[in-house]
Amino acid sequence: MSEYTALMNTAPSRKQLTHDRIVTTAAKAIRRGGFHGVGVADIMKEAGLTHGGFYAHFASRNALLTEALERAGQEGASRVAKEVETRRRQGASAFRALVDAYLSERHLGAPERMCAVAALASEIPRQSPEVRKAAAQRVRDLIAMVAHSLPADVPSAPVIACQLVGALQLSRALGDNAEGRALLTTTRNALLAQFDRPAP
Amino acid sequence: MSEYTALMNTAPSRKQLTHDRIVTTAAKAIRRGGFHGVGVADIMKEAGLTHGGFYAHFASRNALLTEALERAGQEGASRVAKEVETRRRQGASAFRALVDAYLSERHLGAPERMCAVAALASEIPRQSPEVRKAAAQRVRDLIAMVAHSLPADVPSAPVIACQLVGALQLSRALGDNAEGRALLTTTRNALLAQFDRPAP
DNA sequence: TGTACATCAGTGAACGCGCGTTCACTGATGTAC
DNA sequence: TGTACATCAGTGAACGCGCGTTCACTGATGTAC
Repeated sequence: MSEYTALMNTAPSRKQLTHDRIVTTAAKAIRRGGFHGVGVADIMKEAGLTHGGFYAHFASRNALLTEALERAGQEGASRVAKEVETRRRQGASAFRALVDAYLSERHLGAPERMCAVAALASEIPRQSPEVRKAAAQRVRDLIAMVAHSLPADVPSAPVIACQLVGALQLSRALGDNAEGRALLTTTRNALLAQFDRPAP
Repeated sequence: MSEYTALMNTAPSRKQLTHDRIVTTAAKAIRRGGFHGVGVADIMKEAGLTHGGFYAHFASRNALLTEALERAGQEGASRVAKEVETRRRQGASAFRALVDAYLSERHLGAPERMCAVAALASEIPRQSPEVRKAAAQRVRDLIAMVAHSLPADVPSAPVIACQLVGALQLSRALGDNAEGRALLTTTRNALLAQFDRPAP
């Protein structure tokens, strides 16, 4: 690290980079396997390390889960935002872009890259207070994102947020098959038919 | 057991009664603690037994989870149906009765007595094929129950079912506190304002 | 510039504990005669 | 009706394994002089 970057605090240390890599790995893993599907040794191995070094980075497994959930929330939100942006550039309304991006078949089959709330919702009440606090913030962020896309004459953002999360979860519960995809499509079309207004 | 009841097959054996008690206990436990929150020894103890006898009743822990989910689904559904019935007798429309019963504060804080789908949704994709199969059936049953309560001019039952499940999950994710209850109330009122029609 | 020392990130063996599963045994209930 | 035996539900100790956590150590990087 050069003297300049050290002074300016711009270059993360080797340890910070490793820490970051562990968190990123865990952020994917919790969305794929749930909070219980994430083991310390697994995560370290997947991050290219041995499990012994874990406690130089985190006070406990729970501390990792908390950081991982925060990261998963940010990462999922920015991924959805990116897909919304693509659809907006193709001329979709803000609302249609959001609904199409969130309730896409891609989202259905790739929980580890998408919305953390949808991937973990029913496990949240059983987590530690720290994790629950981070989760509550992700829920607020999700509602805020929905609010940002709503036309004026559409019901409140919380209602649509519940609709989006519920549709994804029930579809996934049915499975990544014809039946699950049908539910996803049905709910997406119903939402758009009800609330999407052509731009004036 | 008398010869008569034995022939008529009306009285369950002592073993069947015990089996039933274990399943009932587990059906509550999975909704309270999730699939991972349920241990063989815990369940047996809660059912008043020792863990050694477990494998005389079930081939594996997974077999118990499957039976428990089926039971939890039936039990939750009948509990909701009962609360719907109470509200109907007080003059509520079928739709209002369903929404009020499902999105009640009581339901928010008592997952172990209520809808299994809402309590477990995001864990379902990570379970064994047998459990997932049982879960898919519970989702279909939930949608059917909603369909049964819908007035003619309301959007499709799957959409409302997603809404109900999503609202409960996000509320629980926020916590059994003012914020969670506020989300529950908001979504309940929005649904009723949009879709409840006074009886003709 | 080179040498000696200190710091630090990561390694890998070991620990303790919980949990799913097995099994020999017990005490109660049912059956044959 | 009573006795001997068989069946069966449930007991409790033991097992093997995985997982979170600890710790003494190593090899690389940085620092003092």
